[in-house]
Amino acid sequence: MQTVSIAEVAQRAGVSTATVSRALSGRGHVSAAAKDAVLRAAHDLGYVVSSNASSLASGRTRNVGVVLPFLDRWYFTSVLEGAQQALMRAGYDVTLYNVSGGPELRDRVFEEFLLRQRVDAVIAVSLELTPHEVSRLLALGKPLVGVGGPIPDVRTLAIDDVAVAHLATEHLIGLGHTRIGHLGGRPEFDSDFHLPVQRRQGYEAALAEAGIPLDPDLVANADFTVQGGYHAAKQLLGAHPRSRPTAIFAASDEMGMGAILAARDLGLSVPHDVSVAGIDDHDQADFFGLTTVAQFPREQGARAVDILLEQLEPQHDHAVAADIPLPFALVVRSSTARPRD
Amino acid sequence: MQTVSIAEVAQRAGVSTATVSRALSGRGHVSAAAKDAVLRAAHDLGYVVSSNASSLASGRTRNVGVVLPFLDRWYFTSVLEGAQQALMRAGYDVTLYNVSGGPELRDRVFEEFLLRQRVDAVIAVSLELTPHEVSRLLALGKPLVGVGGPIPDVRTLAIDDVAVAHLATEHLIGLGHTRIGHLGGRPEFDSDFHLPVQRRQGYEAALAEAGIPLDPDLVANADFTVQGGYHAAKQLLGAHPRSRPTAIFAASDEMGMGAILAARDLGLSVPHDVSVAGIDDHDQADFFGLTTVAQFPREQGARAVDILLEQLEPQHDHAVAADIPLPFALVVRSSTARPRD
DNA sequence: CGCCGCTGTGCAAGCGCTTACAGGTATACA
DNA sequence: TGTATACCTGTAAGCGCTTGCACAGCGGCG
Repeated sequence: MQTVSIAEVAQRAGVSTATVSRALSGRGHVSAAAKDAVLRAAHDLGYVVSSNASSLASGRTRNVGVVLPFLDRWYFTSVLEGAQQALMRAGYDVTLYNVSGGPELRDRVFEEFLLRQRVDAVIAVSLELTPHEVSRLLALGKPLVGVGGPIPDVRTLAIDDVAVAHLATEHLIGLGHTRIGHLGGRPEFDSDFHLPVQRRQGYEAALAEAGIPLDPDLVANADFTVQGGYHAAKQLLGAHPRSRPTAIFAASDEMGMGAILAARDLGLSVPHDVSVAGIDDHDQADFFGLTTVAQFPREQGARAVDILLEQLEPQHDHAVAADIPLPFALVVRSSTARPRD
Repeated sequence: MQTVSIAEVAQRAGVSTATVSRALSGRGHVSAAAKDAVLRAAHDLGYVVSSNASSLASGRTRNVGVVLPFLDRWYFTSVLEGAQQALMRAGYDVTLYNVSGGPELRDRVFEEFLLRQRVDAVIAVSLELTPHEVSRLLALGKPLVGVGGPIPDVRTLAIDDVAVAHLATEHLIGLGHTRIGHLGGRPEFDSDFHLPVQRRQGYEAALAEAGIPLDPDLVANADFTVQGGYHAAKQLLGAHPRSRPTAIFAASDEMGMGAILAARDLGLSVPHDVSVAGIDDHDQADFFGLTTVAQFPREQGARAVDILLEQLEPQHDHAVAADIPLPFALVVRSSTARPRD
């Protein structure tokens, strides 16, 4: 495809390249007639602006970088998908920086790739960044928003993990459970270390409010995977029926599914012998009948994009109320019920 | 970050911008002394080349587009991850085009985004492309490689699905099974319609070779998900013990997992009452003890990159033997055993 | 009626790099 | 010693766009 340049469009439309540029980008004044002619000429010739030339001249790339720690976890890909679609709608490309390839690749992302002036903005998903990395990003002088984990000095979108955990635990308490186990995240495991702690805080707070004493034996930590949840849940559920939890609140749906599988393998019935609740509303939660507190990662990605676009395109009328907390919602399915009395 | 230009580096190193460019890019001759000076100056100033200016001047973007149909399926994200890491190592960015956002977004990908001259090459993962889309891609005049599904007129990397299915089925036959069910893909469901058909062909061929007559009642189709596999497997396993399959070959691990769960829910023991084998070696296959034929999507992604780089950087010594078939391997776990006699 | 402000347009100067070309110096070889 | 053959370097012409500036035309307003 021999590329069509703006000059050819200009010639065909009988105007200057400046007018073509203005007509196509929508900035500056162009008469309706000229605009029509330009649009027609561009369409006829199959003209598509060269993003490099445009970026070089304008300083805008119409591209945003998304940095994430994993590509094989539901939450991350969901955020990515939400962000990607929103960006695409706005005419932006997304460049993916997956940081799971080991430390030397991670360094290159921050020291080299992000600095090539290829992006207008950066979305960082659930990354625990070093101060140096944060300073690198801020030094870019580009809009930056975090999703799913607090980044110091950076505007971040995250659900209220304490409240979410509180809600899930409260649901179990409301059903009449008093021996409620918790499958938490191992702090050292996840890339965002606040999340496991906060979810545990919500759990503990709900118990405290209900006057239920905290029993450390009912808490086990895992790595947020089905497998990890399975093994940890077996520990909890293997105890003597008298001390065994009648309900388990898992800090993620994947661990909740693990708990359901563990209960089955032990011959325990869910929810009659043990109720299970999770957090996320994972794709497969419905299949497992897992009661959960839904968060909406696709929407979180889209929201992050709104915030960025607001900064990148001020005229754009984004009705982004800055500080509306992110939504979450209890979704009750068949994995929770009153305890057997 | 007020951006450092090549001129500043040139000045600090006491050479011309041309020499800086040559020293940094490695094309053309530069004395060791000059190169050192340039490298030091660039490092001191924190200089990173502006990819836009570089691309505009050279026509090379150091960026490749990856187009995929889903972001929430293990196979796709694995290919993506493999490709991304390989590209990054070679200094390339990856721009993500996820085509799941509906037809109008899909059109824009092919009519607009990919034409902006932002990519040097395109990797298309398991996409069934319309002839028009293919022609659009070819018209780019850029290297193009497909992964995971045959694209007419395009070099494609895909395992031999017939052979893979044959191998899995043969394994079950070898254990002594004769009533072997198949969980196939619904042709209209998956984006690449050859795959379900080919896997079924491999299954049928293996049966035929063993002299086992094909029983249409032992075949059910689903959508490649755990859930779909679960429901389809229940149909197969709900039959009278005399006619029920003693083994199930699922065309994907996710459906295989569904089959295992279905068996359990029916009170059937895996592998004693029913063996299950899948294809993929999904992350969770090990947890489920699922016997499977592994394919290696990360490696497939990396291989696709090798092929592209070979074309983009001819001097690069890629030892890519063009037509080595993609590897696959039987991984036997605890979900398969001899049938109960 | 004169002035102002707004719209619409073109000119041309870059944006920050790469690279053809030309020239200059060293080495090899006759 | 002369000449061919490297190697090294700088000059400068773009790459294809955007946008500040200048200017022309036009209606509104005091």
